Amino acid sequence: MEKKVPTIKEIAKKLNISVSTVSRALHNHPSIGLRTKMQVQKLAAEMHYEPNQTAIQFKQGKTFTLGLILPNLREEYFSSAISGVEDTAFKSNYNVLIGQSHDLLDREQQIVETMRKHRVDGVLVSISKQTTSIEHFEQLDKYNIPVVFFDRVPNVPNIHSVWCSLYYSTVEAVEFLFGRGHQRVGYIQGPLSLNIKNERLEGYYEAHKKKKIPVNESLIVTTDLSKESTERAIEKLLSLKNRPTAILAFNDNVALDTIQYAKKKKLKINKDISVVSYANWPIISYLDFPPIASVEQFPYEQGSRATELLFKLLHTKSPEGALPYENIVLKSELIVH
Amino acid sequence: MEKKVPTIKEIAKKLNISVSTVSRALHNHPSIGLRTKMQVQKLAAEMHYEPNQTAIQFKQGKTFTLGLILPNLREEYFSSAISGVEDTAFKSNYNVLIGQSHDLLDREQQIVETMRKHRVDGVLVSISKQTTSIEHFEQLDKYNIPVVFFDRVPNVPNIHSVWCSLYYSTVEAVEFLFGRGHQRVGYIQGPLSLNIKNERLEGYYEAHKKKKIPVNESLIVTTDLSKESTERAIEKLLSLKNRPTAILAFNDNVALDTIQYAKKKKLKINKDISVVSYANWPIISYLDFPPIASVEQFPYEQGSRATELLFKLLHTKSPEGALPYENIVLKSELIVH
DNA sequence: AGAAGCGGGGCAAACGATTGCATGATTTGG
DNA sequence: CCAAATCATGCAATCGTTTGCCCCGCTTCT
Repeated sequence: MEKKVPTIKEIAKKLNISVSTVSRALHNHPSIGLRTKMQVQKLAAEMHYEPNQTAIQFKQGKTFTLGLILPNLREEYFSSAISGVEDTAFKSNYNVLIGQSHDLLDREQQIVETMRKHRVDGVLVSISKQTTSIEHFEQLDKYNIPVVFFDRVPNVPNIHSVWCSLYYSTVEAVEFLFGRGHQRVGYIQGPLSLNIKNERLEGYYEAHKKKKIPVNESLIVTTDLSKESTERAIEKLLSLKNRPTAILAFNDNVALDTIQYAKKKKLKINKDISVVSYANWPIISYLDFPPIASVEQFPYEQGSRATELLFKLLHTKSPEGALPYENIVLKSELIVH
Repeated sequence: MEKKVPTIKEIAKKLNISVSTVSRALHNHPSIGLRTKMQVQKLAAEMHYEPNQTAIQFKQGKTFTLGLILPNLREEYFSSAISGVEDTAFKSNYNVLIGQSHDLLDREQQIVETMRKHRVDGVLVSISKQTTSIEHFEQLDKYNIPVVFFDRVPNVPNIHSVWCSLYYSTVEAVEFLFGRGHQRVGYIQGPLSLNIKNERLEGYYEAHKKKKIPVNESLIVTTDLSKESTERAIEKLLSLKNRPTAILAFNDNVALDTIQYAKKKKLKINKDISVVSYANWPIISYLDFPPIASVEQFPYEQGSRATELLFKLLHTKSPEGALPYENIVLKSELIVH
C-alpha cells in the first residue's frame, strides 16, 4: 500500500542503462549524449523522482544543515535573528537546526553535543549569559565544524564573529539626553559576568568626556536582569539625593521594569525621568510612556551576515590551516521615538 | 591535520574482529561474548567513537527529525509552542526542523516540499491564515509521513489534531463581563477565511443565551488582523449610538490596537470601556491599562501533546491502514488580571 | 593503415552501519 | 563417543548516490 519512492536505480532499469549514466544525466554531465540525457530527465520527471537527500548526505559526508544556538526564542530580538539566518540558509538549500540554551551553560553544552553528533556542517551561536569560556565550542574544531559567534560574542581572541557595535550609538544616546537638558544620566548595566565587550559603559564614559561632564559613579548600577534585581538597581538610583533625570537601560526588558517601578513611585515618565534603551521592541509603541529613544541592533542583519560568513568558511576548503579569523562589526543606530 | 572521526571499521581492525561483531557488541547483542563486548566498548570509549547518525539515518530510512511549521516565530505564543515540541522531541532524541510560513500559503507549501525532500519522519503544523485546504499536506501521506495539526487546526475531517477549545472560556469571559455590569459586549472577530472552528463566536452567543440577553449583531465586527482593519472595526463599534462598554478582542494584538485606538479617542480604559482578550501575553503586565482578563491557550502543552501524538503515529506501524484519527482537545482558561 | 583522439557510456568501489544467514568451536545429552 | 544443541563470530548484502577509471567504436591525422 505504501508508495515506494522512486530511485535512480529504477530509472536505470526502465531505460536499460546504468545508474551512473542516470546520475550523470541528471547532473547534466557533459559526457552523456543529448538523447540519453533527455530521456532520463523526462522519465525522472514523470516518475516524480527526487534524489534521496539522506543518501547524498551520507555519501558526501555533509548534512547541509546549520546549527543555530540561541539563548531563547521568546524575545522578538532573537526571532528576527533566526529569520536572518533562515532566509540566508534557505537560499543555499541549507536547513537550520535550532537550539535554545535558555541562558544556561549546561544546556548550551548539551546542544553543542547534539549538534556535533548530528554532524551539522557549521554552527552559529549567540552565547548564554552563563558562558564565560568557549571550551565546549572548541571540540567542534576537531570535527572540522566551523563556528561563527554572533550578537552575543565572547570576548576572546581567535574566533569568527559578527556583532553590532553599541559604542557610537551609546555616545550618541547619552549626548542626546544631555542635549535635552538632562544633567545626570543614570546607567543600569547588565551582569558583568557576560564575557562580552562592555561597549555601553565605554560609550557612557566617552559621552561624558566629550561634554566634559564628570562621571558620577553612583549613577551606575547593576542588574542581573531579573525583575527584582532591576528594581533594586533603580531604587538605588532614585534614592540618591541628586537623582538622575534620565536613565540608560541595558535593554528593553530592563527599561520596562524601570518604567513600571518609577510609575509605582509616582514619578512622571518623560517628565521627572526619561528612559533610553537598547533593542527597540515593537511592543513599546503600545506603551503610554515608552522610552524616548532606542538603540537598534539589527538582529536580522546580524543573523544573515553571520550565516554568510559561515558559508564562506564552509566553501573555502583551506588546504592547510584555517581561514584567518574574521570579525564583522555592524553599527547600531539610535532611534528617537 | 583534520581529525578523522572514528568508525566501526577502525575499531574492528584494531581488535582484529569483524565489523558486525563490533556493531553487535555496541548494541549489547546477546550473541556476543562478554569478553569481546567489554573490549569493544572499552576501545570505543577510548577512541571517542560515536555512531555516524547520517549513515544510520540512511540505512534505516529515517531521519529522526520532525518538521514543525508555524505561522511565525515572533509571537511569544508560538515560541512557547516550539519549546513544547522541542522538549518532547529531545527526550526521544529527535531533532526539530522549524519552518515559518509567515502566514502565507505558498510559503507553507514550499516548506512542506522542503520537509518532504529532506525526509522528515513526521510533521507538526499550525496552519497559516491563508490556508483553506490541506491538499499540500496530503502529498505527505503518499510518503508515509504522518501529519499532526495543532493549535490552528483546519476544520476538515480525517486528520490528527491537537487544539485548545475556546468555547467554555469564551462563555465564561462574556459572562464575566456581564457579571461586572456590562450590558453590551462587542466582539472583534478575526478573518472568517480561517478554516478553523469559530468557537469564540459560538461561546459569545451561548453566553448571551444563558443570560437571556439578545445578541445585537452590530456589536460583532471583523478585522483581518492588520492594525488599520482593527481600527476600522473598533471605530464601527464606538460609533454605535449604544456603544459597547466592553469588548472581546480576537487576540492580544487586536486588544492592544483596540486599547490604543480607544485611548486616542479619549475613552478611559477599564472605565468607559473594558477589554478581554485571548492569548495572555506576558507583555500586557507592563501596560497602564491592560485587558482585564485573558483566555490562556497553553501553547507549550499543545506543542508537547501534539508531539506525543506524532510519536505514537510514528511508532505504531499499523500493518494495514492508518491509525484512527485522533483529536485531542485541551481546555482554555480564563485568567482574570 | 595504424595510432591517436574523443564521444558516449558502463563497472564497481566507496560512504558507515545493520542484519539474515552461515560457519566453526565448544558443550551437552544420550 | 557421536549427534545435537549452544555459543560466538564472520560473511556479505543492503540502503541510494557519486565518481574514478576503463572500455568500445568511430573519426581523424600522418
